[in-house]
Amino acid sequence: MGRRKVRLELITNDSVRKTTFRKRKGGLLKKASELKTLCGVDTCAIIYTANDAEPHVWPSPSEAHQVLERFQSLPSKKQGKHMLNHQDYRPKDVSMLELKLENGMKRNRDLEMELLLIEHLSDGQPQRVYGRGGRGWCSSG
Amino acid sequence: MGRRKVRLELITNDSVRKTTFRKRKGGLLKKASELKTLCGVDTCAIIYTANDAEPHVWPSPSEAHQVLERFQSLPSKKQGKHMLNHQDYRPKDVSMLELKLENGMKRNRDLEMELLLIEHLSDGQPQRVYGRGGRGWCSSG
DNA sequence: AACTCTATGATTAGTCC
DNA sequence: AGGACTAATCATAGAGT
Repeated sequence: MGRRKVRLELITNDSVRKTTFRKRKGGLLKKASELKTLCGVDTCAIIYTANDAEPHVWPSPSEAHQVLERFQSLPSKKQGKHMLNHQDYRPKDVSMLELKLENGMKRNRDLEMELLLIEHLSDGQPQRVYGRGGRGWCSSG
Repeated sequence: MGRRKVRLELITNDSVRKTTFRKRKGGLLKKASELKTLCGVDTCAIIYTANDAEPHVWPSPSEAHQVLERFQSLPSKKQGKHMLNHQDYRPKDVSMLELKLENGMKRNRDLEMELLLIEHLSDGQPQRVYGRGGRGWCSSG
């Protein structure tokens, strides 16, 4: 997409690969941003890199929080109703893009995420969402 | 980016918005695919839409599984060592892109994901990963 | 609604700093 | 290493089917 046609294969040179990674990471975020604006979907992205101790949170940690808290503020019954009732669907309902990019270290933090992912891939049914042990919302304290 | 310059605002027309969503979703996947290939990061994407009952899993459910199972196959101690030992870092270590796009319904499935997300945003420290109650790897049965 | 086509704006590879 | 620049490739808005 630049001065030369893309060769779709692993970039072996370390610095080049890292530069490409940084550039394209930014491009992906921009695309996500545009999708959010154009299509009216609530979007947040979290990007882990080997370079930074803190994850990059986009658009911002507080905005990401807002997206999440919106779920919390809904009573469970209403949430349950929504997931069964297609009639309730409206174009501007909450949508969410979550982008997680992990490069190298810090993967341990994502193990739980991946555990859940396995379950998503396995059944794909909207069951067992609130069950599975009382983790609760504030178990992190 | 097409025949006319992008107006960065919500597309009010329903069919246009939906078309744009579909097109750009594809674009995002392609970008993710290229990032995977060029930068050697293991990548998977899961996309929920209001149209399809099943999520679109990319590159494929089985490949996504492989990425996840790689974590499972590592002994916990080694995982723990990796997360503390920067010396162990290598460019080709497992990296993962997870892209979740939810449009409209089916959000209940992502509540747990978001629970975790909150914790990620709150502390960002690689602590408490295996603790926090014995959920275990196979609690989904 | 979901394809193709393609003009045109957006992204980015290589380069310089 | 990370920004700025710019040539060149890529993505996609709009139109047509």
